[in-house]
Amino acid sequence: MAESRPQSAQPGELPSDAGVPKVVVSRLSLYLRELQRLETAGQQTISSGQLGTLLGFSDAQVRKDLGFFGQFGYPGVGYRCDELIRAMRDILGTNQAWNVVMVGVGNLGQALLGYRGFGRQNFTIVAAFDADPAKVGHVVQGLTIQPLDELAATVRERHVRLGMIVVPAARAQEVADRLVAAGVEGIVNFAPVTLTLPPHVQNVGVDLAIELEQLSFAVTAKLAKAAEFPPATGSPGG
Amino acid sequence: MAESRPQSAQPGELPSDAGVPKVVVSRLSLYLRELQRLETAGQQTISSGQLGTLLGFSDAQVRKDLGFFGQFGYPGVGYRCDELIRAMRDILGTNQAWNVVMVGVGNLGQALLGYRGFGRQNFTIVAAFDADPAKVGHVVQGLTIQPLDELAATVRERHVRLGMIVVPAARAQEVADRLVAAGVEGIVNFAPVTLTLPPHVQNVGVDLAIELEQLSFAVTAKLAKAAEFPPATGSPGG
DNA sequence: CGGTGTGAAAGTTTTCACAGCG
DNA sequence: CGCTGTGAAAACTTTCACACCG
Repeated sequence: MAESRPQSAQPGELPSDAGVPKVVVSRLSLYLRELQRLETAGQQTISSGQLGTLLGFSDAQVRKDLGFFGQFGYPGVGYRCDELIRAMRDILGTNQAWNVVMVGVGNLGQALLGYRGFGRQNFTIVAAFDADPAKVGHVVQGLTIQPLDELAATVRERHVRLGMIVVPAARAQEVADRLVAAGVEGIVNFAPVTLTLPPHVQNVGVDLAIELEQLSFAVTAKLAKAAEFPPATGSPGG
Repeated sequence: MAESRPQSAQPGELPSDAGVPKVVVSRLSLYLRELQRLETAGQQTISSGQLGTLLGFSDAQVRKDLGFFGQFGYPGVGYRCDELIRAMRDILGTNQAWNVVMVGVGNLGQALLGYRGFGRQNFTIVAAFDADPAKVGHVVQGLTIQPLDELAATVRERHVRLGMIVVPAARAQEVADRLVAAGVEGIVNFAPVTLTLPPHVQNVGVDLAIELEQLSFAVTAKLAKAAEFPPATGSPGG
């Protein structure tokens, strides 16, 4: 074991988890994803500058972000990929296993049940529910679809802490209410509505149409800008 | 027609599209989504305070965000839903139709092909591609899966400006390169990797595992915070 | 009144720049 | 050297507060 390990970074004694900006946490996930790729590719260490370049951030930003959680680097060397991955997973919580329930087993729900990427980060979908009696009892990706009545019991018995909502917009809020009542602590919502939740329940929304909308804005804005500052016609001088 | 329409907000003469913060644009999409829901529910006007409350923002923030693009409100009244929807769609670019291509027709790709939410915002997936010869020629959601060789020609012929990458991580960069070469201006990437793209191509990444990771952090941090400031034991005094 | 639009203040995040370390 | 960790400065975003409008 690395006895000269820099200080901190053990779970449970991270410096004040309080008040870390959300945007920092979202970059942390990107750092982790990249680090895992690099480690698989056999890279042992990486500097803040290299990591930043790969993701489009500055070296200072990478260091500041990590600085919220402790000291992980070796001056003159950089960060050891394996150590940093472990530390980041401790911070993000993915060194422990998370059981997840899914509500809504339509097209998208079925696709998500088959997605292998969740497991790699220690998330397991342990049960799937649907309000449609015609779907209940069918087996999808190894899970038997259950009726919503069984939600609370399953959440309790399987120690489920997170839920995914994959139902139509009109049903999303009532499903969210049931997940909250069942004791879930966080929700990923794929329905295109804003949920009203008690403050102790975390939530992340994923709206696929909005992602495209953001792109259409960016593409349009780019064009508008280009028209505003037209590039010189003809070949640029040496 | 509303002849007393406040100024501005006509497409093509929006005040300096330059330098609108990304976070503002992402809230714009949320405003629009909520406005469309309200209009469907029959609501004619809404104030910045009401809209903000529904989404968890302050009234001032709503007004400042809109202020980047023009003046849309009526003092003492608020905003007219229909007008504001039209203005926001002009800004975001979704009053015009967008043709989109999808590359990668696995579980997730097929689910996305069937997703009705895109159409509602004026996005149409006009073609789907897959590298697997066994899939080429099959019809999914009314589209015949094409080989990647045909990508460039289809993009040109169908005036496609946006692409969706729904292939495994290992293939994402090469697919991105082909989309760029074909002339696409923006990419939504569902593969869990950061793409390297020329600066004139916009891109948005959607990583489903990362969304869960953000939740697991939030849930864990909440707990850590609660331990740091334990709530008083026993019943709170009247 | 009730509500917008907007400067100015407060707060937050990013970048700079450099001491210190192996 | 090369690179981290971190205060201090700069840039940016949010909130405040109020003139003005119908």
